[in-house]
Amino acid sequence: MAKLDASLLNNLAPFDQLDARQRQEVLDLARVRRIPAGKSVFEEGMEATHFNLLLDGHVRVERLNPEGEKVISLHIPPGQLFGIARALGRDHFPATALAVTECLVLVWPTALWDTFVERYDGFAAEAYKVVGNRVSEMNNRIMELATQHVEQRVARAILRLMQEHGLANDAGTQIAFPVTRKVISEMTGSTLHTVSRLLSRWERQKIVQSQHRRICVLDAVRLEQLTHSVH
Amino acid sequence: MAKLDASLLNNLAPFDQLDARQRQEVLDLARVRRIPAGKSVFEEGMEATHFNLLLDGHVRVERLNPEGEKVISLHIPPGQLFGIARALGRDHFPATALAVTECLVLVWPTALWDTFVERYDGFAAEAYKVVGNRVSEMNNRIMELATQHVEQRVARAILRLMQEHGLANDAGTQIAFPVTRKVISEMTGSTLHTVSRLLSRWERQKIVQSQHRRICVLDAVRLEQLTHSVH
DNA sequence: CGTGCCTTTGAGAAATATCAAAGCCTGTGG
DNA sequence: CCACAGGCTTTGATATTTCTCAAAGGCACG
Repeated sequence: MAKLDASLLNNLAPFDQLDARQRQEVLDLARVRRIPAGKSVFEEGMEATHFNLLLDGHVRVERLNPEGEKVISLHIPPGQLFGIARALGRDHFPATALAVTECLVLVWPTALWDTFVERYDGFAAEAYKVVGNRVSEMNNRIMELATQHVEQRVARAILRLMQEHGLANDAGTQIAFPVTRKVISEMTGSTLHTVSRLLSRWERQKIVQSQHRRICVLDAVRLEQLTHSVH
Repeated sequence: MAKLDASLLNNLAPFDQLDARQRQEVLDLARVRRIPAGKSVFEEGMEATHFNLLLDGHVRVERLNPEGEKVISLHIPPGQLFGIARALGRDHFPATALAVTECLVLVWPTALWDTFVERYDGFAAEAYKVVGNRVSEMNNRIMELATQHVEQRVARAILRLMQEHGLANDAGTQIAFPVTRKVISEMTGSTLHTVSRLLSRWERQKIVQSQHRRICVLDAVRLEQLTHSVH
């Protein structure tokens, strides 16, 4: 395998405070994996032998309930650490990570976690910030599921995808990877039929535009308004 | 204030691996707070100037959504660390902690967090285990809210209260603090009316017994069955 | 011993799922 | 280059769950 170039780690928060030598060190300890779209990076229940950083692509984190229904926890944008079970004192992955587009992932053995925390300034802080953010997102998710209607949850889910994974174009902001009605229903605890009806309505109202797995938000302000309940 | 006795820390996971001298050290740095039932230990949004350990009593963690609806995140049993925003790189509390019975709480300034992590073996591991467990519970919560019906969620909520806060008696297992229909509805994203109807039915079926804020589980096995969807 | 929660229950409304069916893209293999 | 299979989407009709509204009775604490 060709030696990786330290510039790969530029602008990545966990290694922000490292100098070039340290970055090379970190990279020399890493392995790069290319994951084709649709394949998993790791699966729920697997032993967490490695931790990961997403260099490129988009990863979907999902779990199955005992009845086999899928629930999508979150989507990870490029540049983030993920599968860091170790930061939570876990030795098995609590969820499955799926490459939703082709992905490039840096991978280190979990055994190096403590070394990284100790040796590299800012690494631990960034890792716990990621955990903190995820916890906070989960909390919000719980609040939404507990108190809001499907329409509001779907609007919020699409807004989040837009904010985290959006590509601005002339007409609006397009979500960077294919998203089906089914996926949105699994993100919101709903059904693909209800999501389809909502999107059809919003399309008529020129709030979003979508064709075959591509969703583009035309009017984020109105979508944001839809996330608030009217009562 | 009288000097605290080091035996207070016996059998508390975060300080399990400490010797008597270290325990005294830890206690000398602590303050004890007594919180009357119904008062808050800290409030959502407050700066996290301290972290806490619940010596005695039961704490309810809750948030308000923008519409002012309450959502109960979890209940904390005696012996656990809580309000450890620092472990997640947060400097403000993400939720309110309410004493649901009279509570005794050990309190340390957040500034000591790093010292504890560094100096006391097992403290960091225990702290991150607590975080890991909470994250895992939150994940389960999300799955339930997304895929299960109210009946199943309520059954699960009561089972959890029983497991974490139950006092076995001759007839069954009683939840150690008062719980109203409203509280259960706020734990499950439901309404007090629906919860009342469910509990009435279960009372007729001899699965639970309840009178005025006291709930006692008579048949945990049947309650467990109710958490599974029938399809 | 009354006032303020707490609980129960009914009736009707609303949100959302389920069932059903048809049409539509798109990538693939011949 | 075309046709087709398989997944994706739409929409209607109906069923179900759960909430909302309403009212009355009960318990406990001050």
